[in-house]
Amino acid sequence: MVEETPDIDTLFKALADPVRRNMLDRLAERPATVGDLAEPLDMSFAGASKHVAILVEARLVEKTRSGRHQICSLRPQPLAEIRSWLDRYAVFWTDRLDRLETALNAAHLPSSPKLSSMSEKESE
Amino acid sequence: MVEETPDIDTLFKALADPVRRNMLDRLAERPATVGDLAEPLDMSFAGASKHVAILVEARLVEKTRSGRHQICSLRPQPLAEIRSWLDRYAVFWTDRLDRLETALNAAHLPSSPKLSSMSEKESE
DNA sequence: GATTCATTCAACTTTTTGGTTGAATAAATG
DNA sequence: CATTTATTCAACCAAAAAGTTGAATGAATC
Repeated sequence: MVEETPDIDTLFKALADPVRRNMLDRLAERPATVGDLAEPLDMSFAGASKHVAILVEARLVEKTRSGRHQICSLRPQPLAEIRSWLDRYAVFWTDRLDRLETALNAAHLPSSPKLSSMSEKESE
Repeated sequence: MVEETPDIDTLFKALADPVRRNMLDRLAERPATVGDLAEPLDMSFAGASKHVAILVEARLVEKTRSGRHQICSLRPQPLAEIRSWLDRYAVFWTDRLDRLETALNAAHLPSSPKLSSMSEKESE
C-alpha cells in the first residue's frame, strides 16, 4: 500500500523497545557478546537472546561466531534508512518551524536569538 | 532504566505500524479529518480512530475541532526528536561508512564530512 | 428539539510481544 | 570423550496491541 523500504516496519518495531535500544547504545560503544548484552539486564539469558535475535532480524546487529561466543556488532546502515524515511518529512517540518520562528520574532523578540535548530517545544 | 527523552518509546511504538505511517504520509501532504484518514483503510472507523489517538498520544498529530469534524495535522517536532536520537549514532556510522567508502573506491572519493558531535552517551 | 453526521467510548476477541523454564546444540577444555 | 561455557530452541504464559461491534456524545441541520 504505502511504498517504502520493505522492512522499515521490522526496523521500527525493533527500535520500539527500551531494552533493545539500550543494547544498541552499548553496541555503539563497542562490540559485545550476547552474554555481555544480557548481563546487566533484569531478565533471563534466553530472554535477552531473543531481543538480540530481533535486532539481527532488523539488520541492526550482526552476529559473528568467535569460538563459543557470538560477537554482536552494530550495523549502522538501517539507521540511515530510518534517517532517510524521516527526511521525507523534512521539507514539511522545516517549513513549519520557519513559520513558527517568524511568528515568535514578530511577536515578542526585540533582538532575536535564532532558533533554527529544532530542539525546543512547539507552542501548544 | 535507560534515560532518554521520556517518551521516545511511545514515539517509536507509534511509528512501528504501517497504518499509522500511512496516515502520517498523508498528513504530510495536507491536514485531514479522522474520516478522511479512515476512508481508504480496510478497517472499521473506530479502529482507524484508535490509530489516530495513538499518533496524538505520541504528539505526532494534533487534532482540532472544526464544527463536527476533527481536523488532524502533523506535528513535526517529535520527528526531530527521533532524528536527534539517531544522531547519537552518527559518528559511529559515518565512521563505518567512511571506511566502507574508502575500501570501495580507493581511487577517487569526495571529501566526506566528518561529524564531530560526540555528545550524549548514556551511562550504562 | 429530533435527526443526521463525525467521532469516540466501552466491552469484548484475537493476535502479537515479552517474558519464563528446561532441554538441546556447539565449541573449548580437562 | 565427558564437562563446562555460551547460546539457542521449544513450549508455554501473561500482558499489550489491534481489531471488532454497538451504544454514546457533540455539533450542525431540519
